[in-house]
Amino acid sequence: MKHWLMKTEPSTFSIDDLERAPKRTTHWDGVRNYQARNMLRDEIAKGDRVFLYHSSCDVPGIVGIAKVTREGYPDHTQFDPSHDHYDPDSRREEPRWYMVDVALEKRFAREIKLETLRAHARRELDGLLLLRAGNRLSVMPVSEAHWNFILTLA
DNA sequence: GCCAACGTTGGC
DNA sequence: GCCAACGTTGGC
Repeated sequence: MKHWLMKTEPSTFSIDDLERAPKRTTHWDGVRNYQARNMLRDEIAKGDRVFLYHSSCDVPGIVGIAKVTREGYPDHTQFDPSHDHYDPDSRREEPRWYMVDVALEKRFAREIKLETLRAHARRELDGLLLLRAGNRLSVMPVSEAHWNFILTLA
């Protein structure tokens, strides 16, 4: 089983929204980056666990854990001209963008702030992609060692 | 294939 | 609102 981290802007879709969703499940649509797409399409497996991360907000950080309930399949919003994430160059026969389904598994009593993660950047969390300068990936792998250490911070 | 211009992300 | 980082686009 692999571990991942996915970012979301809480003003668009937050862990509260996921908690309120039917079966606490959602499709993780809107990823429009090829590197992240490849992970969604090819690498993320059913049963994998995912840290949910709130970005572009007052207190960025990891807010909970979700479980992958469906593996990569085409993101339908790419074909919808009325949607923000519409991609006029993507064809149905050869979809460009993919998504997975995730279900909320655990909500942390307190979020693990980015600030807290950074405090361990040169030690236990050395190499964590989230902490790399200029990191813009919205989906990224988390090593088992990093995952386990982050759990101790929760 | 190079690279400048441009757009987006995301912390601060 | 600023700005650094960096992916994408498009002219050549």
